[in-house]
Amino acid sequence: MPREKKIQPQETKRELPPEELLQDLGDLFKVFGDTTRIRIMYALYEGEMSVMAISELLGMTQPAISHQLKTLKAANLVAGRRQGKTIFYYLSDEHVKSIIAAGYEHLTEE
Amino acid sequence: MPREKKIQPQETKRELPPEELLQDLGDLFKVFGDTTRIRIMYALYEGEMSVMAISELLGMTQPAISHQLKTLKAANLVAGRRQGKTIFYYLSDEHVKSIIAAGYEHLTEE
DNA sequence: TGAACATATGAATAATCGTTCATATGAAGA
DNA sequence: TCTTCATATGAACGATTATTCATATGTTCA
Repeated sequence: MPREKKIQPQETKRELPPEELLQDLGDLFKVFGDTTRIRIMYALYEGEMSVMAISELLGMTQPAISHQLKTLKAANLVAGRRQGKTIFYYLSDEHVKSIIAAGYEHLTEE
Repeated sequence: MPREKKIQPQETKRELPPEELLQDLGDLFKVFGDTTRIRIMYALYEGEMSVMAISELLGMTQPAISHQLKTLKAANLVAGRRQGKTIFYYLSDEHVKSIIAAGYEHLTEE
């Protein structure tokens, strides 16, 4: 009589979330995985700023900032408001802060 | 009498966090910015697993998983426990779940 | 309408990164 | 100690990405 393989805890059947969610999560965190974009988000922590103001604060060229703002906007992390010739960007919701806070806690609490 | 430039809200002096923190945050989120690593972390949600078990669950080669586990371990997100010939990996703390949860909320709540 | 200004876009380049294949390490059992 | 098995490591390749430079878009004001 053939013996059943011993059942180990790690052999429990596992299911992963749907591929689309995994992809979306990866794409979202990829946006946070760049120092320039993190700097931009921190710059907007206390309120809106123009593209020029951001690029001066970060010491980077204006096109570099515009490219990154586009990425941040595509991820719904920032939004822009036009006033005359200039566009003021701001954090589009509180999720930015809570995601960064969650990461910060991992770095400090250990 | 020269007129002061109108003070706009965006002209407030801003300070960014120290460069090292920004770099550490970026590096941490970069680890989350890959579907394979997110899959691995989800696989370990319910408990430890061997490298082989993970690679079979994800349908990927063993070296691919080992490389990613190394990255996850370097970020203190997973840890390994040796038992005989096999090594069981597990989430090293609850931060993994809270970071992913924060990202998940951004994706769903809007 | 035309000049001036703020921002956006596109192409190109350099650097980073994930996977694969081949192989090395290290533990267990005969 | 030799073989086997699980995992780790290293080099190489392909793909993705951040920045730069040049230029386009679009708004304001004369």
